[in-house]
Amino acid sequence: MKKSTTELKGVKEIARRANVSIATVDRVLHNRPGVSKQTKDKINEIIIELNYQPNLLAQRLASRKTIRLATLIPMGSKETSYWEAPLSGIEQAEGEINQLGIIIDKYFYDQNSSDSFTDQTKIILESNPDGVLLAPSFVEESVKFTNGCTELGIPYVLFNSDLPNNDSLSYIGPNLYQSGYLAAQLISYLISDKDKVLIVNISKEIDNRHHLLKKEEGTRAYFKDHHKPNDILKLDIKQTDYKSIEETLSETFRENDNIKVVFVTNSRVSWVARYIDESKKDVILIGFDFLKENLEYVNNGVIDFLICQKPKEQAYRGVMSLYKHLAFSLPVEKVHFMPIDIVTKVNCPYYQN
Amino acid sequence: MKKSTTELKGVKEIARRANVSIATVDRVLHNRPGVSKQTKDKINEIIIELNYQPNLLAQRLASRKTIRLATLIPMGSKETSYWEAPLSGIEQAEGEINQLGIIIDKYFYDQNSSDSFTDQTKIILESNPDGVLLAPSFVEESVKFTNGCTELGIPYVLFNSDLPNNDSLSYIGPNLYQSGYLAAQLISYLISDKDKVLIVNISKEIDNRHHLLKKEEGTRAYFKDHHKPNDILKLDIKQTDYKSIEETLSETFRENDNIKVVFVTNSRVSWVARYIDESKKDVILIGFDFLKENLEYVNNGVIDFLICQKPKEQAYRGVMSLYKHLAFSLPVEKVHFMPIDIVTKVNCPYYQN
DNA sequence: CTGAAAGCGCTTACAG
DNA sequence: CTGAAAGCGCTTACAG
Repeated sequence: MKKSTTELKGVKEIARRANVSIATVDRVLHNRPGVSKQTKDKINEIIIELNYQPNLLAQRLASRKTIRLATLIPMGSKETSYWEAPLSGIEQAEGEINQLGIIIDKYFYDQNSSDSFTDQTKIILESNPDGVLLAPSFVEESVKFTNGCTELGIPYVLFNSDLPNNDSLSYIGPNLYQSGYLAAQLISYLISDKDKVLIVNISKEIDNRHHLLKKEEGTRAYFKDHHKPNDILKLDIKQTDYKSIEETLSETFRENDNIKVVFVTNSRVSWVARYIDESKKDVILIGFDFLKENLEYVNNGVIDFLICQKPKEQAYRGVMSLYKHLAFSLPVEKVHFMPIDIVTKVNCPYYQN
Repeated sequence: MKKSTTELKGVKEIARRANVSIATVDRVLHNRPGVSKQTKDKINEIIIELNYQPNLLAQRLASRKTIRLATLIPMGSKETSYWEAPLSGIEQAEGEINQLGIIIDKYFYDQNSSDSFTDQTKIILESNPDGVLLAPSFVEESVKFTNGCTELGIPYVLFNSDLPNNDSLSYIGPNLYQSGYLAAQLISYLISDKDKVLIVNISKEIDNRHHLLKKEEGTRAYFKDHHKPNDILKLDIKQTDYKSIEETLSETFRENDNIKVVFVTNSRVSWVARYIDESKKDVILIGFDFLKENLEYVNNGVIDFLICQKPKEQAYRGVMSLYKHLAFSLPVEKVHFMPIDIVTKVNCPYYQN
């Protein structure tokens, strides 16, 4: 079969069939005003008939737009090296997409200062980025920020911890409740009915704590669901220097016997480990996060289990989903719970953070 | 400071500075012949000075080339639904990159027929794709195939199981030895010294078995490393119908008492579960893979632990690393071991395959 | 409401 | 050995 005209592709072919210019096709394609209903309908018909799919490469190239993303995470601190991992995840994603017209501006806040957080959010909103990746810490301030994003029509992705009823493009991170539940399951394998469990929440900022409480909730739920009779004690430590931690723990151990398991609800477990190591207590210790300081204690057997959730990958995925959304309008899953990994002395060398 | 000429970008700016045409710049950029040493040197100097980074979007668009990938995995079978997951991973990747000039041709082989495997590999080599994703089953035939790829200069990625000394672009999948080791650790929590452990390898094709043997090795290593005195029995089942499996197991249980743990080294664990369920044996059962048929037995408590390694994600990552390598010359990690996930009745609802 | 033309930053024949 | 020109499939002023 002979073709009367050489076959054109894309907008040109649509234009030819509709007897209009490609500019008009472009207008219809992007729902821009200034096209009569009649031609619009005709063009739309052809678009459907041809099952037209735009060439994203050409689209990005011609539009001359670079996509600007902003990321906001805690800055590294002497208290924990945790945030190095997400940062390296962001940088990895950056390396993969910076040749594709994506720019990433990285902002950092002090986890102990809600003011520093608010300051950064203001700077970000003023810079009007195309998308935001946020590791929220201060609930109220974070909500204010994400509301600001929504008003400006800036899509944002949350990772590491979630925020109450928000309209984020996606949440990527642990199911906090579930990780507490899992910790409880581990614990239940290892204790008998009369042993006591001590839950330790360590955090200076009250606001960081809803995070920790979710885990605690999960833990308690497991014991309840499985009718475990064990006593569950709980400690809220707001002074995060070692001295305070030591004192609080000493007191607790003095006043309670039969504490068989200590479950620290965040990555600060290494400080409790130090106490347990120095005081030579015989307890099972469970905590969170694959940090250098924690791994030492895993290796010498003071920490028995570390619950981890690939912080680097979380951030990497966060950037990539913004990229996919903004550059290609690809659908993004609303929630991506990271797997809950259990690291022990045995599988520790093989864990990839 | 005033610029005498308006600032140009990319090849144009290089051409201007070198006083040549952009065609010549292009030749140097791609190391094509037909440029005098002198101009070549000058241009290279400028490239370095400008730290020129090509616009990948424009590159792909102008080259008019589509990248063709071929994937080769087992076809779905009535024996196991396992391979649906990798396929859906491939399809997900396809959805994300098919607008970017990537085409994926999917090939399938019958896991019980090395001939079907060889046939498909021939077809693939003849089609001369730009990259190959392979889930190898038959070692010898697979090696022949990957050698063919290497000869033709086709990069290939292996996933699900590795091949001995190969030059693949990347391997993505479990550390088989390590997952056997982990299973042993689980087991050791749950048994006492006099209990026996039964390892069951189920596979029709001998060649599939090096896969299973690696896991067995890991398991034995753990018991050795930790000086466990337990008896470890082993069963190689080559007839994969239920009748044969039932008979073999019955016999083994008749001849041995104190079998406390049964460890099935692949996803066929549901058949053993059926036997254990029907015969009402009181043993701990451990196996592999998040399959519908296995999950039933996890939920009714017959299977205690399932070791999983995200088969969908493996395949997705495999395609994406080929894409990144071919489209953007991005570096690809030579080995990506998937995390070894432990699924129990408790965390099962939260596991994402 | 519509179209002609230039341009995004490259690659690819083709001509000399 | 080198360059002028067309083109990849879009978007974007600008003119009418």
